[in-house]
Amino acid sequence: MDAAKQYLIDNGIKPSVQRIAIMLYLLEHRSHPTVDEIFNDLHKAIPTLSKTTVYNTLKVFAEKGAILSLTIDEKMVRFDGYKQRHAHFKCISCNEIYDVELDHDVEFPNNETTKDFENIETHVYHRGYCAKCAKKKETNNKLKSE
Amino acid sequence: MDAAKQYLIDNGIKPSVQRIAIMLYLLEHRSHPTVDEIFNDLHKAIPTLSKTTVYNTLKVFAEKGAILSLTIDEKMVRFDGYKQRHAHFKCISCNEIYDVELDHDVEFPNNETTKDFENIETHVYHRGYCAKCAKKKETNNKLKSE
DNA sequence: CTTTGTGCAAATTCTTTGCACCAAA
DNA sequence: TTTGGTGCAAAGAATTTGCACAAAG
Repeated sequence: MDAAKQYLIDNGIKPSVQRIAIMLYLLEHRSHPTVDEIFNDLHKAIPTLSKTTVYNTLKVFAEKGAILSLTIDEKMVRFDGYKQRHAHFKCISCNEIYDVELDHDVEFPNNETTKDFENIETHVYHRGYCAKCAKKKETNNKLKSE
Repeated sequence: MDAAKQYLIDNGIKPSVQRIAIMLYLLEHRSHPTVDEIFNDLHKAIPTLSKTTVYNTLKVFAEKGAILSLTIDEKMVRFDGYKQRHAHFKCISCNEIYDVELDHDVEFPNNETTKDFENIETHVYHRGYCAKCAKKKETNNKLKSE
């Protein structure tokens, strides 16, 4: 809790009960939660919490660079409090999102058209089938062909 | 037009007037158009075209691997008919999306957790300011500090 | 015929907005 | 007391769904 509060201050974000709770949630849940998931979970502990506040807060966090906002899912934005370099993998069957290694940074190209661009963030998204769903798919295919 | 038709056939997609038009549009417009942009433009030539068909069609194309569906924009999906390896850059000021070079493929990691994953597609998204907006920002900052 | 694609309208869902109230410095 | 955060309800916008009709083989 204090770690979350300090982290907010370090990132130039004024702490509040709601903000600390949301930041703590993100630090403790590496599941790339959606607004809805965060809201539903925290609503139990803080019944007065509103979804608007969750939206506002996550927007502030992302703008201040305290968290990452992921667009790997087509429907809804997901959030990641883990800032180390890594890529993301989304299973197109179960929709689970996994952190995966990213050996070295993907460099932003420097050429005639991009030389005056100011790159701020780079994301690497993989999509496919996770181990569980890949196996399930195999089994289904086998059954079908019999 | 025939190229688009053949391309659909090659990708296992039954051609129709609408599908050929949409595929041709994507092959000719490297602007990463949204459903709305595609619909609005094609609607002029094919007045009976419906937005639902555009949605259906793009979904089929992406599933068959004929096009890429991009989630670089938080609000709406964008589509790319250009299949060569490349990354994308989105200007967070003017929202323009640019193709940018990607020197070498980003390899999907092979480790204990991912070894049975089946990776299908990998996307690299950069976000920041394009040359035009970066310059505009500079100028604004200068004016402010005076 | 029978399967597959198209298109309209309605419904869904994620997100934003406007505004009033509350809390902290 | 003034600035900024919170929360409710309503609005907005992208996408999906249900269903009837049309087209193609």
